[in-house]
Amino acid sequence: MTQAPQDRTNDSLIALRRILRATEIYERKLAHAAGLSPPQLRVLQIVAEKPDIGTTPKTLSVQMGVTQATVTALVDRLVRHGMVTRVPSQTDRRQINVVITTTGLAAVERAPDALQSQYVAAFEALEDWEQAQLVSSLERVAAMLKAGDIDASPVLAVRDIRAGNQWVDTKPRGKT
Amino acid sequence: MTQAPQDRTNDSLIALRRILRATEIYERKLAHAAGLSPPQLRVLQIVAEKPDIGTTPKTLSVQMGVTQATVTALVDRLVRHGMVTRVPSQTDRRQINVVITTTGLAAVERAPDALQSQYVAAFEALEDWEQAQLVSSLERVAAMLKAGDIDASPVLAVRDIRAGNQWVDTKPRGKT
DNA sequence: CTCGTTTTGTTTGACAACCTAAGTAGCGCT
DNA sequence: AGCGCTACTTAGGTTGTCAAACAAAACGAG
Repeated sequence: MTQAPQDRTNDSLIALRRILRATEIYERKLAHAAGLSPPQLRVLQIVAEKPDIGTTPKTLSVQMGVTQATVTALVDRLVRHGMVTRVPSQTDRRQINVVITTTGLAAVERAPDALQSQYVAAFEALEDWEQAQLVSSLERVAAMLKAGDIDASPVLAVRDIRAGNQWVDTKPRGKT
Repeated sequence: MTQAPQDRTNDSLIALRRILRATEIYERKLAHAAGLSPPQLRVLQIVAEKPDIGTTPKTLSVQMGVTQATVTALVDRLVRHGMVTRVPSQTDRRQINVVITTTGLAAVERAPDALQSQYVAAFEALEDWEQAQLVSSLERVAAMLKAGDIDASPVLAVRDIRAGNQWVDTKPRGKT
């Protein structure tokens, strides 16, 4: 009703803001419940994506958007907690593979992704066409934010790992 | 189709993740460009919403989801940077109003909201019905995340302040 | 094969963010 | 006045983060 176009922009921004804050706050709660900090949990989630081969600190730093020094510190703490181990690479002896332990995997499963726990159930309860529309809208928003080159898969891996699904192979990552 | 319902859930999660990471990383870049840290910029944005009366640390801590002690430290640094000042309240002498300075206002305007700078232009270029659909979808997602009680307005204020609009009065906040 | 360059990861030093716990001061009610 | 509650600050400690300097290995050119 007589809604100016600017109001609509505001509405969308408000909704988006709510989504961001909600997940952010929820992430903190979840990590805390798992006895970890949010960044640590995020490392763990990424590392959990490849339980066998592990992930290099370089990859972690790129995916998380922090420097390698920061990753070193984070991994140090996770090692101290027994969540991951450092395994030297055989092919390139400069590289280190951060590999998750069974303890770490258990922690990740205990603290599922912030989005999933709240969101998945509600989403799957929707009608088929509603789901399709939501996906389309979200992808459009992502595109508007120029988020295309961001690798967003890792955090979803928990579910697939548990299901024994090897989608990682069929859906290669954006960067080489 | 041949798209299993679970795939659609994954798709929506991936898109959502992208949105989250994109804004998060972008926020860091923006704050850095303004010579501030992301939390400091956030404080500044909230305080900028009420340039006259200011905002109490209590309100800031609730809206940001951190303790008051943290807010004290943040405000300390902003005061040191000349971005805000502490003005004791006349009505309740326990309270402090954190009021933005002209310097602070300039900084906020120079570093617009992470979402706005990337997103607003693209959004406003959309067709009318597309905008409506996006708003509806986003609000639905927010609802699914139980983000309803989160006060998401402050960060939008920059634009409205500049426009001389007093929407704050007509659109009271969620909490009393 | 050897030398310079690049890549990868760690260390160090310095801040900022954040929390908990323990103050201090003012409000409000009985 | 006195008691409890609220608003804010202070103190002390852990974590996250970066830049800069470092060490080790890969890699290419000669």
